[in-house]
Amino acid sequence: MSIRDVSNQAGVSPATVSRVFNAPDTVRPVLRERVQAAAAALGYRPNASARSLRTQRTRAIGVVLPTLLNPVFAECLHGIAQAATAAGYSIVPFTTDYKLAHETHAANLLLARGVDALILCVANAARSNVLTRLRSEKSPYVLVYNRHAHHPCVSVDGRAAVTALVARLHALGHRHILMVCGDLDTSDRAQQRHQGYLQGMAAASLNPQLLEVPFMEGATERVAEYLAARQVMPQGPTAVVCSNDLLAIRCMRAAHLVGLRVPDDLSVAGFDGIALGEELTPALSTIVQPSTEIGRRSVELLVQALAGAVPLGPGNSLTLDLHFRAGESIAAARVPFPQSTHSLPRRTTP
Amino acid sequence: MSIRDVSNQAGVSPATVSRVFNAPDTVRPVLRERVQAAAAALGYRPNASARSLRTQRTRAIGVVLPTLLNPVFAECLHGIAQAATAAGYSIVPFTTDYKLAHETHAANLLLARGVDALILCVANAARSNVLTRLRSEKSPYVLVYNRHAHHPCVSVDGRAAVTALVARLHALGHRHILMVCGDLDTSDRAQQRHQGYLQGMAAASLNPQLLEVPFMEGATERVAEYLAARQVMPQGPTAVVCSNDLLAIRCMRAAHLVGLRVPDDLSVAGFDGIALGEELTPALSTIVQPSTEIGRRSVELLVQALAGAVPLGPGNSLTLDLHFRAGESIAAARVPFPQSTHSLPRRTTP
DNA sequence: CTGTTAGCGCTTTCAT
DNA sequence: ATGAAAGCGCTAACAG
Repeated sequence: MSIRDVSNQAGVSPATVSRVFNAPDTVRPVLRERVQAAAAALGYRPNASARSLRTQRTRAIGVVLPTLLNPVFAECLHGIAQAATAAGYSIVPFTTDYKLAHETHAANLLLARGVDALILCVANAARSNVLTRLRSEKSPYVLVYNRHAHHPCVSVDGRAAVTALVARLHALGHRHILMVCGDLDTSDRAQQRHQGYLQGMAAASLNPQLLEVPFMEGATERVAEYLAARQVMPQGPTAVVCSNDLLAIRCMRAAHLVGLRVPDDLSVAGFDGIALGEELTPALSTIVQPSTEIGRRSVELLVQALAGAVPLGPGNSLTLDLHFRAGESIAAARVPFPQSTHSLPRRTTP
Repeated sequence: MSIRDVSNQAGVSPATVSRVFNAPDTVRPVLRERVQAAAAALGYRPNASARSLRTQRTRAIGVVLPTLLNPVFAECLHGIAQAATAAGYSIVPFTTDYKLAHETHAANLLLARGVDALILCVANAARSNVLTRLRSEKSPYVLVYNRHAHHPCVSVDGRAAVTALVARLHALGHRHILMVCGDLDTSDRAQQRHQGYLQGMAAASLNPQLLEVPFMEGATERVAEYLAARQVMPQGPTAVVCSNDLLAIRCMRAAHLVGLRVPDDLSVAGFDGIALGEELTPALSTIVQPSTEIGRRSVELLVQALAGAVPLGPGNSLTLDLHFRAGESIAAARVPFPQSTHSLPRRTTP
């Protein structure tokens, strides 16, 4: 079932059939309809491989993300898928599980597949050999979430947002603010958020404190231990800033496990704004990044570049807006040494 | 940069280069190494489109799922991605957003792309015209989650599991058990779970009650209204069975909004076993289906069939095991007219 | 506006 | 074990 069969059936040349599919207006209506009828009758569908071989374009975009088990990336992929479909592209996703080796491997497979462009989120944009390879091979690519001056990125200013968050907590009376991060080595985003935290703490003249935990498992236990050990001490944290929402949810769980109420005894803030955060009780207070839009915009950048054949550069980077979602997991700090326990009303940040 | 360049560089014929990549053992070691060196030096990578055109195989699997915003499907896609990568396949996912038209569209695009096989979750396996098309085109495909005698499926027996769940709630003293479902029209799984619920209620001689809500948005408000209206009535539900975990989480939220405590005042059970359920407080009690494995097994089925060129049939369907995860969102029913409010200890089902 | 022709890069008989 | 040659299905000059 090839273009030949259709051209025979319609009594035209293969070229005409091709035109009907690729530039219908260049074909006389009579013939066009004859061809369309023939194609429909035969159930003809152009062969994508042949077309790609000929045109050197696959209309496919490769996607490399750490994992789909974190809703942030699932939401991003959702945006990517939407925009790609709208633009007539399909996507080929690969997942790295935060392993550097997988990053390289995935990119290789994708290039071998001949995708037209790549969207990726790497562990560390500064040290990624994948990116240098892509650049040297002149494959169009754009980073999502990662933020780096030398690469085209669609990202947010997480650093500044966390600094502002710390200020907000400080204003609520918190003096012992802990930061809980996943493995900093595998996420330059977490590093940047941590930088923001440090800056915020410095600005408030507070002592920073970092708890780095295994991100995907064991986090809850680690945090619970930490909190249990410190909850009796005066310098025990009254608030915790998490490098992402999944971690924040685990911190809330950990607090519960050691008998701390959120937000009465401990305020918990997240980062990401995953949809589920709003459904929780208490609803998660978090910095919301527009994951779906990040995905969508990255596709649009690529599609534009592909259309114009203009290579993408760092100059095309986009910084999208972030906002704080109040939720119910943050409250004013209790007075240091309360007369009666649970004296303050539990209320959400205004 | 083609096979020709490599063959020239290595001083052999293109055929030999091809053999080095596809059947290395049929080439004399000396030549093989010469070719490999040349390929490496030139950074040669075989062109997938050309290869596919020639072999009529793309080593790509199309995937059609309702959405990635429900972690169930994200987990499933995770399993699919893993298994596909392991088997040397890439995947091309499309999302339908529970729209029937998108199902057809996605399948069309995928077939046009020339994927070797399809994995899909459709709204209703019984009435899907997509499936009949696939069958008539002899494209290998397998359904995930859907369960139907005429198609190859990787699924679980949700019906039986929900029946058992109702029995469990009944044993805990619950007499007013509500079922909350998303739109039944767009999910034959929800329908089957509802069937299981009806059967369980009948077996316990209880009155079934169904609340069908918009799945993706507004669910919480709908449920809250419902609960608020009935919480004063003696036949108000003391337990609610949800057709999926996302809905269960929203029911917990709704309960909280109308002043009901979970599980003290209201037991809530889910279905799916999304990872996040365990992190909540109270931890979600739910029927766990092995989503990742569902994805993995569906790929394995396909890859096997592709390797042996044996067409897949309904006979290859797999029913995977389900289990109940206790969590903390279910408790024994309070006595109908308690002397003092909150009299029973809040404890989890054993 | 339409047809003829060449060739994208690869695999695979078929000879040798 | 290796090479020569044909062709997968399509598009894009080019000619008419």
